[in-house]
Amino acid sequence: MSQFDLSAFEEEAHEKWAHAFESNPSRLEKFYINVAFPYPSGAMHVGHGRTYIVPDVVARFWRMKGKQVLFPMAFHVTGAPVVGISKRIAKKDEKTIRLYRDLYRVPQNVLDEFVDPLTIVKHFAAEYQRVMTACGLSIDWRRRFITVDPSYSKFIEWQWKHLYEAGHVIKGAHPVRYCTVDENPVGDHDLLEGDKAEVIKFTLVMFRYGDAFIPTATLRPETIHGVTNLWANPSVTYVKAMVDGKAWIVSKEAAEKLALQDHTVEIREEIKGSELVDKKVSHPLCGEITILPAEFVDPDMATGMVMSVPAHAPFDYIALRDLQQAGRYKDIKPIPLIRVEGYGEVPAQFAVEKAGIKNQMDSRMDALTQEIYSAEFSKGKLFEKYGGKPVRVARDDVAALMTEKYDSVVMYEFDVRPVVCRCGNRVKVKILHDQWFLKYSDPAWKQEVSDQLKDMTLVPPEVRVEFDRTVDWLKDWACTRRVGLGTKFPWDTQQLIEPLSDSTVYMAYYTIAHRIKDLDSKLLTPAVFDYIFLGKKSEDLPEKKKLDAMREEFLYWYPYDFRFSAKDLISNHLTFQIFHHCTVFAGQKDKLPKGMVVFGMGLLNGAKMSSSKGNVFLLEDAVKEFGGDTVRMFLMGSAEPWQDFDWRNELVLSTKKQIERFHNTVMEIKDATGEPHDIDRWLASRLQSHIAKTTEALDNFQTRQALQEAWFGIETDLKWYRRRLPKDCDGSRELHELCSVWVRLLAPFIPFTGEHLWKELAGEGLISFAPWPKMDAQQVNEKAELSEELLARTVEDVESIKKLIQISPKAITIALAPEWKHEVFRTIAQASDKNSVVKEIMKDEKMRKRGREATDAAKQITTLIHRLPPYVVGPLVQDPISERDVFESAKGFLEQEFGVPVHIVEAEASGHVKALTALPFKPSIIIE
RNA sequence: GCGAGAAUAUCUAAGUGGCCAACAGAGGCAGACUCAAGAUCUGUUCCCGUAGGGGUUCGCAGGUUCGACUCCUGCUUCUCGCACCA
Repeated sequence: MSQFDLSAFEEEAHEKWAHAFESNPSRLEKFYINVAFPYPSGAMHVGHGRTYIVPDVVARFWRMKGKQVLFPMAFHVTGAPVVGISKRIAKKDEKTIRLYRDLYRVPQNVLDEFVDPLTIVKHFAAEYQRVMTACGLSIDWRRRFITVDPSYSKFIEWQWKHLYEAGHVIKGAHPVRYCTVDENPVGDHDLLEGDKAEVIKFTLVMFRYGDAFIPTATLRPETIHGVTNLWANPSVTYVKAMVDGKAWIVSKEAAEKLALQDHTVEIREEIKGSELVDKKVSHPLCGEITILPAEFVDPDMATGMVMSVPAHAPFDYIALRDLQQAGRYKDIKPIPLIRVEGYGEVPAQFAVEKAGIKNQMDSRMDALTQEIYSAEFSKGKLFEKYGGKPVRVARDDVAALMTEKYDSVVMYEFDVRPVVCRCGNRVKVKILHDQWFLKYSDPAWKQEVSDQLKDMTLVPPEVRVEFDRTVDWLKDWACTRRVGLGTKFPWDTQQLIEPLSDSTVYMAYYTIAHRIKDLDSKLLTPAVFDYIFLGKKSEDLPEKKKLDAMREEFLYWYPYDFRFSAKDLISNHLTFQIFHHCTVFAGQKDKLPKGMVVFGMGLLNGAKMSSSKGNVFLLEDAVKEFGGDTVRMFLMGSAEPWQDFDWRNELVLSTKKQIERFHNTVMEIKDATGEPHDIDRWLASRLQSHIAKTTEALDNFQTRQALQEAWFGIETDLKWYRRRLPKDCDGSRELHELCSVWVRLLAPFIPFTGEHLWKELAGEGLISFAPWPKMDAQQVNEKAELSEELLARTVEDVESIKKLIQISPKAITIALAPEWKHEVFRTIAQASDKNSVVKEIMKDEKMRKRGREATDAAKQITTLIHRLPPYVVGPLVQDPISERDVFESAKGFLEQEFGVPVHIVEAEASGHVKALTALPFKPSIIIE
């Protein structure tokens, strides 16, 4: 007999599967699924495992259902992160080296080569493929590619040609977070600090100071009329610099920033902050004012000079108050210019006093500033003499006016500081030129995408709102980069196509990926792809035969049926790909994506998995330690795909025991030779419902639900079945068929064990391609199920009574309800109004004669009907079973169970008081 | 802050108006088998109960209803996304 040895099963299966899942167009109906391909910059952990195992289970399911399934895989290697990694490794960065050497266990000689970024991705791509195979993924590896393959680049160029011609690729300028040391834009993941910081657009209000300007940054240009003074920090070093040919006075830091934002900056001299104090400046809209000293002014915030509006800005109000309390600048009065209900004459003063704030250092100052800012913006109105407009209108008007007439310019700055790059340098805002964008803001393009989304199947359905919102909110996307790996941007070969933008229609490329390897990439002109994917004929196409084969393959597979991905890609990749499909396959509705399945995230021992924090469990280790099937079953069974799941080693271990139990059970019962009993009909009937429910669950991608049915559902039934068998019998020969069905239902989840057991069962070919079990309505036996239900409930009741009374019984009597109670049962069950039905019943002469007994019974039966599930009540009314037959035929079983003689009597004939409580489907039980 | 989702017994988790003291699994406890361990099987796992019953529960506070884990309102807590990047 076969011993349970997962690693032996795995070895067996891998041999058989070597090329089994290479899938070509055939006469069968196709089913094409794909997953967001991985960026292999590190080892796979168990969280990745689920991402690829879910689609594999789905692929295996549909394959058994008789579809021609395509499940390809490739590797996304374009982008900047590995470049950073290789630089850090070259610099011998301890943290990075520890991660790669200790956690990912990269051998030293390989690690040495990681100074070349491509080596990193190639190394891990190979590892991914190895681990994916170890997990039993049924991937067609012939179609594997990486996104820097020359042929793929040609494909991307073709794709972009279409985007460009459709007018979706535009050129512009763009403020980005920028590191002056790395000379690169900085993404969230490259930040040590300030990852929440947003770039905000300030208006610089230009105050005249002698022959120079002092620019102050404000978000509230409309308050210019209320400016009473400027603030300068006496201990800060300012500079006089020629900015675009004019003299400006700003902080040293600001000068550096302005240079990054489209200004020519030449520093002429340094000026101490203290020298500026008490000097006069002027602005046409507020006249001449004085520069006052203030320590709160941050030289790293915008220009390092601040305009003061004490009537509307709490900070300004308090700073001024403090100076005045020290006896200085007594003649300056706040100038209110905005009326906002509930904040008195001078809002800043009102709010500060109401909050009881004593000085500038109070921690509530930021919140208070925000409060006034919002209140005035949403409800405030300028005084009549300043135009009387609502703040939200006036703000833009004044800003425009100042830009036009009074030399105001825009300056970008972060709302939260500091923002620090991983290299340790302060990040600044830089305006990038020659920056290209994908115009996702285009309403017409958005419309196409929304229309397509309406026709797509989204799993789970709740994610639809998120997609809709994303389409709505998407702005132009900067789609070119200066560093990283990738395809050159065709209209500016100094730049690369940004990595999210080069992975949006590659699902189409999979259909031809294995064939295109036969062609020299030099031949791959746009015309070639136009022919393969769009059917556009043109002169002089090379290798026509090969192209025709590719065209045919594309037509067979496309569009894809489902794309799988984790939910964090909704707001970018998953939505982008629809945009791109809509353009590349414009006018070809039948080539647009059909559905998406979105996953939840993975936890490890209750905490988020994170490579950088070391909170990961490598998938390869998991497979080695527990076996591929165990890992698969655990990941599929612990939660539905879209829910978050938690990996815990101790739970995984018990999963392995379950698989072993399953294997052993099948081996034990598969060759049973006994004659079939009544109970076999029950088992067969139950099996049909498990088949139906498992199939339905998998149709809906509910892996957990499917496992519950196919696994525990059948196991529980089998336990009852074996309990019900006569002592000398260990099962009928029909169990062989049950095993065959059972193993096939579980094969998508535990294919290694499945393949092995299939062989043991003498199944034909590979189980991976065996027919999925079909429900056989002929075998559904409602009566048998009902009888067993009655029996099981009665046994349960007997057990619970036995436990309560704690005597050792000498005999058990089961008293069956009389026929008239069955009649009452049927009447009540069918009545629409359960309240008045009792009266109806009592109209009957026979019933009335029974008097109180009948009304009591009617009440009890009403309660009973409420408590019984509909699948019992329904059949009981339509086609009642004979309770006597059920118990008589199970008498042997009952006596065996209870170990005492069992008597079956009619309640009214027994004469026992307790017997009178007998109800339909709930006989009285008398224990003596 | 904005947007989306979630909160059920020791844990995972099913449950969209009466089938609910609440599926299933894991874990715990007890028993059987065994020299023992493991595996397996049986029972038990909110509280009370010597006849199948009763009581109190499904984040918190209210509400709708004959009836709510399920619907509504408010609150609290958690997770995810908020972009120039995989």
